[in-house]
Amino acid sequence: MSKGETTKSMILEKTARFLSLHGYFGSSLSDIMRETGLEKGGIYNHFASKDELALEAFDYAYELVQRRVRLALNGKKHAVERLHALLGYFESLLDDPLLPGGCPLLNTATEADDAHPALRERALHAMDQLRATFVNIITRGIERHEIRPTSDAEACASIFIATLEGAVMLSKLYQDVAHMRRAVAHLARYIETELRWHEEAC
Amino acid sequence: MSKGETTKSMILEKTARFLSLHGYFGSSLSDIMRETGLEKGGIYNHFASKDELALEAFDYAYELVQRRVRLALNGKKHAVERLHALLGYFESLLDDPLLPGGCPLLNTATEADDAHPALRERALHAMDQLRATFVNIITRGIERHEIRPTSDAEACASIFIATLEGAVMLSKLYQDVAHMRRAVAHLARYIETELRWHEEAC
Amino acid sequence: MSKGETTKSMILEKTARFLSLHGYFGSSLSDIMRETGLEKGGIYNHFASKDELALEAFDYAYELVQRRVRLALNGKKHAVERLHALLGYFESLLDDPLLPGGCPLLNTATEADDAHPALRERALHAMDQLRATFVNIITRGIERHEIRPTSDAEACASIFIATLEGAVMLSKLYQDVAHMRRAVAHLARYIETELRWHEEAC
Amino acid sequence: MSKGETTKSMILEKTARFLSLHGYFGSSLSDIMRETGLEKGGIYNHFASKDELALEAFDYAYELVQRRVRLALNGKKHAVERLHALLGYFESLLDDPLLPGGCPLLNTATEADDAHPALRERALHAMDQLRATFVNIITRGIERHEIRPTSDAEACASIFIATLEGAVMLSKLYQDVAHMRRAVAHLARYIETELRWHEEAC
DNA sequence: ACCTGCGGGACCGCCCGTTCGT
DNA sequence: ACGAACGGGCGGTCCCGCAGGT
Repeated sequence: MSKGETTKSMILEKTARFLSLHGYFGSSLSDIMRETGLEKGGIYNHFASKDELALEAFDYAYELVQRRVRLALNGKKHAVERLHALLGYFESLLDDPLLPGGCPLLNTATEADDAHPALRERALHAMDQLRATFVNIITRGIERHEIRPTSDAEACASIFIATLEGAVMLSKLYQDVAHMRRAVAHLARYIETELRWHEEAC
Repeated sequence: MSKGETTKSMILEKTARFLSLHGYFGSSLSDIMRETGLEKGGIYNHFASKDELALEAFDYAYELVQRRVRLALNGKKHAVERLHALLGYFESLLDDPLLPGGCPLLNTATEADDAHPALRERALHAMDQLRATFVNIITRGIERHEIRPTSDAEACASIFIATLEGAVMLSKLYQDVAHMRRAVAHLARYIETELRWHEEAC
Repeated sequence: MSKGETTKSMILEKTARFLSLHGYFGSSLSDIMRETGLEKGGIYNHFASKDELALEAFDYAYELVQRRVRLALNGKKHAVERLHALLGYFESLLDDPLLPGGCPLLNTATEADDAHPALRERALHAMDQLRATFVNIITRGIERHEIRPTSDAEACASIFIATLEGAVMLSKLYQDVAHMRRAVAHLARYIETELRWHEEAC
Repeated sequence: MSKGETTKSMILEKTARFLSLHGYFGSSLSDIMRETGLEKGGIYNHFASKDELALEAFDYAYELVQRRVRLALNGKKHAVERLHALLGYFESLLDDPLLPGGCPLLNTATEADDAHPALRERALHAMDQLRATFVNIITRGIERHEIRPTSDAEACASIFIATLEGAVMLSKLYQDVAHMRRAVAHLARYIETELRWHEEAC
């Protein structure tokens, strides 16, 4: 990796961190300068504008999410197991946060939905992928007789994501992991009682 | 109501509206001037600073929430009925939003948790009251044999709020009410299958 | 005295006090509001503008000076005695200041000479009167054979005022009365050795 | 000298000039922008705040004073000659002012003593050095039998500075150099009659 | 007659995001 | 990668009128 690329990565990492805490409108280039130790010119060498930087920083943050999600799913074959792994991903954020400011999808969606179309677009696309992950697991789980055939994959995805992202918000607001633990426990029970296919039940 | 008070209310209403869309850091005094039609001097007669204005605008917005919640609960006695009424409140936001930017608790909590202590404090306090509403309904429901005695009121409150606020975020992001409808349906089923006390079941 | 006049006097007194400490440009109407306990409208009832207020406040402050000077000179007939009385006036400012910010003539002259023509005019006029006081004492002292006929009244006035006002500045800056005491001692000696007429010396 | 340093010097020079006329509170950044021909951002690159700019501008102005004082003393060995040279410095201000607004020590001391602690500190320090200059000349003059051993160096310094700064004020206020000429003549005579050591007098 | 409080709008000191020459 | 300069926008304060109440 060339020196320029190293610097660019460093900027993105520091910026993603800072943005996760303060949001797009709450972060200034001076903040980024301080965080990165670079002068303005140094930053503008790599990014044409604050917007471009923020967009790429979101991509960077979402990359982190994807990587950890893939890691959590790695090796898990059974749909139920994979759903529990996704719960595990959210629970892991408590002990070992990817970013100090919480989930970049939630933060960006909430801040940008009405105020920053380009950023909203990015958040929407990322959320689509997260939803697709849930939907695919359930759909293929139904095909494989691991998930009850009556399950509504789209609806389940909405419920899972809503509950987990809402729990991220609560746990961050209260600085208390209990809210996330309860959400995870609730969904775990939901998986077992509502989604898991029991052969003998037929 | 004196002229000054009328103006102050108008400022708060317009500001709460605008803040709900753009957030604290995304809103400038110039925006507020444009929205209210007042000059800076006119605004600063009523509020000492942007912070004070934002804080009071949050209180105003939360007042709206409280009023609609109370309206939804009005006349409902049975705990199960009251829980359904709370779901109804969230569902009502879809057709007739209190504020165009969604739930002020979610927005403020997400933006302010790391970046604006005073605002975070307000959001936290409001969330506490919302949680207390759920907790009280369930606790008293248990006492009255309307809710199963094994229910964990605190945990239920977390789950309800997380799911509903998460659904607000999803529905706003996607501009699609389906996510909220699914969350509400899920929780309605949860109420009936997990919380409601069935006499004959004993 | 009517209520309005009482209020106007109170405003002038408080304003003269504050201006002596912070100067014209360093004082705002908000400061005056705080000091007087009145609203803006209340002040503007009596004074058409900040300028008019400041001008009248200077007059008020200069009145205080004049009154104390007259008191110091009161009953003193002999020119030498009167000159010592003027030194006494300046020395008295140390223990019992007319205004907390020092001599209004010095302060106003220094601040306004290039920046505020109307205020400079007032300071100049007041300084003229102070100079005239010195000049008259010496001139009449010469006539009465109390002061040496070779004395240059104008020059002496300049020297006395320069030394004493300079000493006010030093004593205020250092918060140390020694500078004024030295200036007074120096001038007292000057009076005795250079100005007093000794009959036998002829 | 780099471009930035050149600009910074230019800003300081223009600012010191303007401040000498209008004082700290009477000067706005817009004034400085006009004087320097720079935009706000251009000034803010070199100084973090108006305060910092004013402080450095005072230092710049005092530098000018020091330089001319040193020039006046240059080559003069005898204490009496050196004291006359200091009078000459003050007299030179009339024909060839360092700054249009008069003596920065007097101006700053008078404006800042109660209203701007940091600026007062600077003025106090500069005044200390000026006093030290007088005190040292007299003290060493006594050692070298150039000044009468009974002279009080501290007291003389107070008297010289008070008289001269007071004369600066009068000459500025009246736009008339006579006041300064009288003060200088008075002090010149004082030097000869009270301070100079006459060998034969012993 | 006197004072309050509201509102205006220009201006304050400061910081923003951006460009560009080095 | 820096740092000088830009120019406009930031939150906030200024001085000032004027309507309204006592």
